[in-house]
Amino acid sequence: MTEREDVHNSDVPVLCRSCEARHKGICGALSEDELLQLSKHTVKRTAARKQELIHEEDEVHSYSNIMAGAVKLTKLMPDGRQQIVGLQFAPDFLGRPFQSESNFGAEVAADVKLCSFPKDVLESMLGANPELENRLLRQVLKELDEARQWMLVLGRMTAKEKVASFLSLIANHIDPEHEGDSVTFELPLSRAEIADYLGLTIETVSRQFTALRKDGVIEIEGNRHIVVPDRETLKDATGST
Amino acid sequence: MTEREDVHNSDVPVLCRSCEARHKGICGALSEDELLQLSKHTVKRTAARKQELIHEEDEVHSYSNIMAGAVKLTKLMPDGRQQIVGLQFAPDFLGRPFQSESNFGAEVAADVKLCSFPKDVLESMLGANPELENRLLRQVLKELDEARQWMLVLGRMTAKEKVASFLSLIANHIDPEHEGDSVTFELPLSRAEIADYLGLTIETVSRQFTALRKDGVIEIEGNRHIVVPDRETLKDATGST
DNA sequence: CGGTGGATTGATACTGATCAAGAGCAGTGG
DNA sequence: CCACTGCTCTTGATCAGTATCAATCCACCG
Repeated sequence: MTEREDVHNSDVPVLCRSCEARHKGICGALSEDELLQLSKHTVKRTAARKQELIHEEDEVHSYSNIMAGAVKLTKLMPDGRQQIVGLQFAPDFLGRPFQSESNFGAEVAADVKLCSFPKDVLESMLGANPELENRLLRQVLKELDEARQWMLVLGRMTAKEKVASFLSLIANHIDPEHEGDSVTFELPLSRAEIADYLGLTIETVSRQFTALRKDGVIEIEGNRHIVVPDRETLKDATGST
Repeated sequence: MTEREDVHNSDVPVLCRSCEARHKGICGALSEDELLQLSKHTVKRTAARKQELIHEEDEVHSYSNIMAGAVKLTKLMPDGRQQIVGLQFAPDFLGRPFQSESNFGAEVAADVKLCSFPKDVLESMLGANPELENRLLRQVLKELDEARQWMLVLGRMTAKEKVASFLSLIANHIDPEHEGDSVTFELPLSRAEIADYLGLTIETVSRQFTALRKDGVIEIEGNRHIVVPDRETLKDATGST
């Protein structure tokens, strides 16, 4: 159940064969039989920017794998203040096991492809397949690490350091290798969303973008296109290690 | 492996019999055999306030169960800024599975009793006992929920709301039942630690304590002793739901 | 009795929020 | 084809909340 060769295996459901996330995501832990069983209840779908996937405090009856795109997890205060508490990309797992009511909302940030299936189907597999649970555990641990890193950002960094941290996060996500070189990317979030992620206002985010540009840390083309000539310089601007 | 009766069972290791955390913590998933095996490598110890349990970025070779007391998880910036990224109580599990180097430091906040065992012993049990992994997964999910809730506190709340949130957190921990009534407790953290938890300075924390006292939300006796006459009022002061 | 560590309180400074105006750009319809 | 509209982003001026700096208090201890 740990290693297998199924690249040419016709037992793999059609639905799954083209899935780039299959080996990296939690599905990598599933046997052909399990994949087949899961795929019977699976719906592939796309969702566009701004579409709400989960409403905070609503009951959720399905989980999803993110196959492409980006999803933001949000928390809302009664008076409208909002905080983004997580950003997920392919091949992340979306959902909160062992709890029907969601603690946060989920909204599409950059157009996504999702692979959704009912909660109970996955949960019964969870009991039967320890490796699946292991993969889930590892993903949740990763998210916990990220959340705690972000607590440092939110609690102790200046506005400029926060924005640099955000850019650094995206840069590392785009290209996890060679941390030193230059990178270019499209921001998956609007200024307003970045502000909600960093606990700032739109105006402050905008000002810090221009400040970083004037410092030569980044170049900005259009609104979303960012060039980081030297990632080491960017990292220095975060004030963190 | 899901239900068992071992209250009077003499096969339960002596070390574990007196442990109040045994059924609630991850050990609740272990059979007598496993408990025995684990207990052979286990060291019970106490540690006093301010003692460092894990140094950030150091290698860790053991896990612990917290049997009593409180532990704070901290992150440090190169220039000395600090953020507390988690607070753990009995019967929490302390440690980061599947990773030898710690992402954060751990320091005793209120004198603790710990039950420590080598990483590899637990990890081999993890592979063999799915229920153990399940318990761990649930604990990590709980911590992730808490971390995200705290991201909202850090990112979007005012100083007064932050302090009220902290007091609310402690109050709920002391007495998870009847959320409406009054509670009295000793703070497990100093003002400086509370400041590090809330992303504030000592002075601001102190001012907000007096502000909440003047508002009649809390009463303060000595430095650490807090009385909350009405938890609903305190909750209102957090600005959150 | 002086010393030490933690907490409070006050005066002032500064970072980021708020309020306000305008620029850039895409889409729409006359 | 171009004015109009709506949206996002930027920039400027001012305000407010929290940090910083400094003094004092308090409890405890040697």
